[in-house]
Amino acid sequence: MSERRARADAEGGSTAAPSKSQRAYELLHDRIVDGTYSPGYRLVLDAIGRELDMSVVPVREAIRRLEAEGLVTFERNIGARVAEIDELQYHDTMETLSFVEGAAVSLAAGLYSKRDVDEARAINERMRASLAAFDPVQFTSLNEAFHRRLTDVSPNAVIGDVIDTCWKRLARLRQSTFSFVPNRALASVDEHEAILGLIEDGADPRRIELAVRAHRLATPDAYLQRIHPSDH
Amino acid sequence: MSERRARADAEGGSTAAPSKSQRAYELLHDRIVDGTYSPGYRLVLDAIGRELDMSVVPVREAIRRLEAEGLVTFERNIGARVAEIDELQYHDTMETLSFVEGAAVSLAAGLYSKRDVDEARAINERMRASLAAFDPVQFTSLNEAFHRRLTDVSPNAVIGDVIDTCWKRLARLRQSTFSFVPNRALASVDEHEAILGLIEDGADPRRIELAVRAHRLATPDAYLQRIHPSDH
DNA sequence: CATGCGGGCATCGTATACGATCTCAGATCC
DNA sequence: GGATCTGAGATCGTATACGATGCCCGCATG
Repeated sequence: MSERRARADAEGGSTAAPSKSQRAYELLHDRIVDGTYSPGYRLVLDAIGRELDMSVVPVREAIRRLEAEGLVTFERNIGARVAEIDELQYHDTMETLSFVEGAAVSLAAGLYSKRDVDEARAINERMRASLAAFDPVQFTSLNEAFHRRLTDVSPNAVIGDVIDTCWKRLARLRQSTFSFVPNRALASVDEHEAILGLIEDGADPRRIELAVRAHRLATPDAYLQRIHPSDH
Repeated sequence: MSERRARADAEGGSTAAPSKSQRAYELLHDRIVDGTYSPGYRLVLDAIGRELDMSVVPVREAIRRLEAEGLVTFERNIGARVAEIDELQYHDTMETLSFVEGAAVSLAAGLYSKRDVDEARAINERMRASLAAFDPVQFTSLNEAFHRRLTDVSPNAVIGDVIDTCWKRLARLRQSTFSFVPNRALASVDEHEAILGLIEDGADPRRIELAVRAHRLATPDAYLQRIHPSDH
């Protein structure tokens, strides 16, 4: 839990030097999430320790933490590698996200300020633009920003952590998903707008929840087409 | 993630000796969950290492893992203690559980066998009995068993992990919650039966989801009365 | 040529050691 | 008397060292 908090602490301490294991964690985390290390990549303790100019002990801790988050797999006497994400895991994660995002947004339903909605809408318009410019990378990144903008308003920190975890796992995969389905992307933008409309109208939270959930569930196809290019 | 799997692996390896860090993890985990170590308890690395006849290194790893699960808080240069659980965290966890249990059961809706329902019902009847015998400890334990029996049928492993995590956090608290509200407990048993009825009737998954969610959300009061005995 | 068997090498798992940091009690100063 | 300083003890953080384990490759054998 508390990834956001943990990182905030580490940086918030300003003057206090972050521990080495924290540095190792952040480096590895970022490289996994941004795709520098792809799924299956072998994480050798010694090598990482040498690169970061530290011994294996803090590196091990960092890797154990990443393991707990599901970003790496670790086998006794064998070693660690970046976790693979198969179709089933991908699907389960997406499905989970559909439920918990729906939950978060429905909990936040009465709490959105005009500013929240305006900012989300601005992001969505930038998505539309990046779609027109056929910039899938930016589109994908804005998409996450849009969703986070909505779910971050939820006051439930535990749900927030679950959402974080899901995004992290998907990020690794999204990395290799530059090609996407324009039609679906366009539909996403419209669905986003519809969701914002529901929020502005003060619609029933449950209805908003279902809209968010349905939107999320409609998305996987775009990715799965990429994962199994032969299947179309 | 994959707590259940991790533990299963460790034990499934039968002949292979589990690593020391694994042993440390299991011991600490169990003691935290079963309440031997209550919230706030200070976990001193050296002491634990001596008790388990190992050095601090594997103990540190175990504690970091527990930290990632939210069972332990860890401050640099200060040390680790069993995580406190305040009213807000408790509420957020309960609320999250209400959503994800609803999700799991609705996903499992079409998959329950007669045996699944029968076993769940048997557990529920034992709950009724333990209520009559005024045995809150057993009641609480059966309650978790009942809920798990329903959610375990869900095919989504990610949601399963989220549910696991929630239960673990609540377990620490439940420990100190021997007194409960009999009326609410009785209502729980009836709600359980109603949920089983919906499942048997092949009701709309969404309706089942809402029933599960509402049932879960009704429960906190019983605990909160205990946490703030002065508030009634 | 296929297959089974060492043996060396890479890597992991953990113990030990020691400097760094925090806590807390007691002394000192206003 | 209360506040601040200081030093000792406790505990943490990490480096280093070394035994344990698994993997891979070459060699012998059928």
